[in-house]
Amino acid sequence: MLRPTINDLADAAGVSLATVDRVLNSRPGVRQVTVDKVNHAIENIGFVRDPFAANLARKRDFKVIAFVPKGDGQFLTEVCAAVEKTAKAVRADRVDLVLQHFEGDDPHALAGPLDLITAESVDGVVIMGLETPPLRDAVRRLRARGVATVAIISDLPNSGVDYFIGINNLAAGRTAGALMGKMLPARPVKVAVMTSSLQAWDSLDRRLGFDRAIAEGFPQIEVLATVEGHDDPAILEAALRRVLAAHADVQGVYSMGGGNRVLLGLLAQMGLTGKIRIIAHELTETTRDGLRRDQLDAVITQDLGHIVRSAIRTLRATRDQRPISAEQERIRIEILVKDNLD
Amino acid sequence: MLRPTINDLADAAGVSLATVDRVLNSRPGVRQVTVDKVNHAIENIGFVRDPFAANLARKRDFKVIAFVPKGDGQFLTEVCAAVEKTAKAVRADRVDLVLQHFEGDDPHALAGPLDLITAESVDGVVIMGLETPPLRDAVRRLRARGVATVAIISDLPNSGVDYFIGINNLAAGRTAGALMGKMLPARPVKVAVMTSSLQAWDSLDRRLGFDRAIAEGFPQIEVLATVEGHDDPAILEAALRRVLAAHADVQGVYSMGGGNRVLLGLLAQMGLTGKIRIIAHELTETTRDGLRRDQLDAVITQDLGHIVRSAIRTLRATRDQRPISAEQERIRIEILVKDNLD
DNA sequence: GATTTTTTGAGGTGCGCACCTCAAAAATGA
DNA sequence: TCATTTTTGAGGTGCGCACCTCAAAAAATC
Repeated sequence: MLRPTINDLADAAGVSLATVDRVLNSRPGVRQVTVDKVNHAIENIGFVRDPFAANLARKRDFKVIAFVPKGDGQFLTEVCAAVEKTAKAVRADRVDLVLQHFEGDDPHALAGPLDLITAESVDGVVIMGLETPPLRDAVRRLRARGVATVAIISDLPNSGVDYFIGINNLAAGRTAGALMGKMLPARPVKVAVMTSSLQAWDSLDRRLGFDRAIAEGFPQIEVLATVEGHDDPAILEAALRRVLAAHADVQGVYSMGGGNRVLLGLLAQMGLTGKIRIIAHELTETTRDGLRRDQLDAVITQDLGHIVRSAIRTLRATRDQRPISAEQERIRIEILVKDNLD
Repeated sequence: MLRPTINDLADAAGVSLATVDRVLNSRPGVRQVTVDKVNHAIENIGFVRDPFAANLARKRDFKVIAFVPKGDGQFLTEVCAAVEKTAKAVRADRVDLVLQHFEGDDPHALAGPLDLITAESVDGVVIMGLETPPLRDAVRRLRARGVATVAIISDLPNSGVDYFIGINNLAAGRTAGALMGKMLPARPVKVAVMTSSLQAWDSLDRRLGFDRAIAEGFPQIEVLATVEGHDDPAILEAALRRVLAAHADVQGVYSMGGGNRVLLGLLAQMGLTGKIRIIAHELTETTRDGLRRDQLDAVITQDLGHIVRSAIRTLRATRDQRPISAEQERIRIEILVKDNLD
């Protein structure tokens, strides 16, 4: 018997096929004793249900909604592209993945759509969002209704999501710090740190990790206060100019969030390209170009395609009550330089 | 009609179900005109066959044999572990993956087993091996018999394998070179390069890429001749000692192949740990420990689990005549430092 | 013990497809 | 033209499972 079927399971458990079905699909009206009998038999004969056949018989596509905030940042664009690309690819696997936008600034904007989702119409939800009390409560209600939910990119730790798929941003910051330290000369120099907004996408964690790595491994380096752009290129540029003017020996810049176009433009304008070590986050058009043109030393990134695929696999495994291959679903903190770009 | 089935396809093409089946599974006895009719209908209604249902109906597991050379190197051990781990994981997906060893030194050792493989018994073959004329011919015969074949880790460019799954070692060498250059001070220093054997696993490509990156970006760095260990720890250690003694200003070591344990041991013994930048290849017990203990600055590696899974997906897609998602199957050149290790 | 309620069994259908058989139709050759 | 070969159609079965119905058995209640 190469692979036991539900028939073998019924025999082994000494019950009928109907009862096996009731237990496997947690339908009501089965005594606990019988449930246990079946579960023991599952262990004994090593039964694993064939998810292919199960989904075929269910004759229902696996429906997933991915919520991504609106916005014109390059990173968000990349995320949407990854979702849409994945949506096409997984259609053949009976997965119906749809992308839905929401107003990222409004803490309530996501709660509304989430409350409309029922377990009957949707199998799983993917959320990229920052945790706010309204969102947290909406996610809790969603999960209470039996809809599997995963957070991507940024965790929603108090919302009770089933899983978080993304990188540890503290470790990402540490990684950037370690790289920066190794690339700078072994004498007292300064490093500037910038982001489009400190609230954005775990810049705080990244900063913390960066500082720790520098403090532990490269105490001679002084890390300056974070320059914030508040999503305004002009403000960011002015602030950067101020910092560079105030500190003559800035030898490195750590860009934790957006604003890379502004940064690279400014440095080029000041004739500093190639003279200052730059580490940025996320692979976008700008950072990719920056690496290619040697304007950027390294980019810390995460594989968005992998994240979306992983989210879907995880949701599916959750619904089918199957184990998750932690190995495969681990999102790596990738370091990109010019030469391992593609 | 959410998802056209073969019935819809038969209607659309104006042929019977049996004919659709003949075309889809490329059975003989169908006129070209009819084949075209069906193919056009496939385009028109956007038919995609359900691989789940197909495999269910075939009621045959997808059988794959992975050939990995014998040897006690840590890297080979990691490869085998990845294969075996994946084998367990994909069993639920009706994939029967078996690992088979062969004598890596004997160019004929792999040809024999390969010649025994028929398309009836095996769906796909994964080969990790160095191309030799006997192997090349055996792979060609294998493919002529209709068995899908992919090379992993190291390409078999003249063997006509369906795909190569692994990294570009020239680019990997370049990556190491760029990193090394960025980490070394901007003054004339020397870098030693070592490997267990230059024939092994594309050390030549790595060396070439490393040299180019250094020459292009860091001309002040002198890269010394490759130290070869010939798979003998004693020889390697002696050679390393000689190089370090002959050149006082060696500030970096690039380890392209095995022998990392010897290297790290020697440097520790000479009190050089932390004073010399070290870049090694492949994540093994030794390199992982080396990173953790700050004995190693960076490790260039490839995700072996991803490679094996990718190989299986690729073989499957080949057999089912489905397109391959280049994005997902691309193996990245990963840069690991202490902080993005796990 | 009789009645109600809960639990279990037997059986069937269909998901989308592969694979098989046999007969009918069409194309080909003489 | 007829015989032969090639091509096509009609129909069935089963893969492993979900889901449904109805009746029978067992347990719980009175």
